[in-house]
Amino acid sequence: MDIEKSIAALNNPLRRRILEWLKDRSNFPPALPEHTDLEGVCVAYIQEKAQVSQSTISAYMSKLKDAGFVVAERHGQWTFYRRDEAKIQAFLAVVQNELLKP
Amino acid sequence: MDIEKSIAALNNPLRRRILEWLKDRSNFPPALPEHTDLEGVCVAYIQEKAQVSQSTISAYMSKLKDAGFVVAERHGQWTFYRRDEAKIQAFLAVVQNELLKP
DNA sequence: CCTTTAAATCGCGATATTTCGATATATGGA
DNA sequence: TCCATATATCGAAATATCGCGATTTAAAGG
Repeated sequence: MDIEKSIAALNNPLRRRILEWLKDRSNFPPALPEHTDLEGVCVAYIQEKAQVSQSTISAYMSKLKDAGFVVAERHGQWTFYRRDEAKIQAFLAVVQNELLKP
Repeated sequence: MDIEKSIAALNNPLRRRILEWLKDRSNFPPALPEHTDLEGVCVAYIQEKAQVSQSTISAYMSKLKDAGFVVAERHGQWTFYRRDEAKIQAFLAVVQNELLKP
């Protein structure tokens, strides 16, 4: 849990919105038939929704992954990203502990 | 509550540590006799502990203030900074709400 | 193989942040 | 009024981040 990386990853409105979108698969187009069993959302879908370049989305997802907020899983040509709820909670716990008195 | 400013303010280890230090007045030298009734810590004390230049500390405290995490109160030549616990809690609530599923 | 598609990486200019020293402002006291 | 002290603001150099297009890598299919 690198709090430095985590806060840096959150220090961007679009990255935070992506994390919110990933709460619910239905924020994205339905999965392809061959992917319906997989968790997570492929990069192309996230890009379409985020309306930024492919390289930007890739870098964003990479940053969210390095921060521990999402998990990447490759299946063939596709990379599926999904939230890591445990890590997100762990991060919040640390921040709370650091910020709140005492 | 500008979450953008708040996260940016936290995106710096020293600023976060200053927030922690301010949890407890005893992290700093005792107040001058004429200030014992005042809450908060003057900039010079924070600077001494943080070991950065006076201009850096001033800018840091300003950023923490703009983020709403601290309150500044001027008394004569001195500015006393103290945590704004309510604002800090409000920020945490917003972040939790944004990050946590659902 | 060759092509197509998905995603990651590279290189870059633009912009923002960091941190400083120097300077300005405000206050209190001799 | 003049000087010392406390803090804020300015200007600049170093570094980091942003977001793009171009290129590379990886996999699938013909």
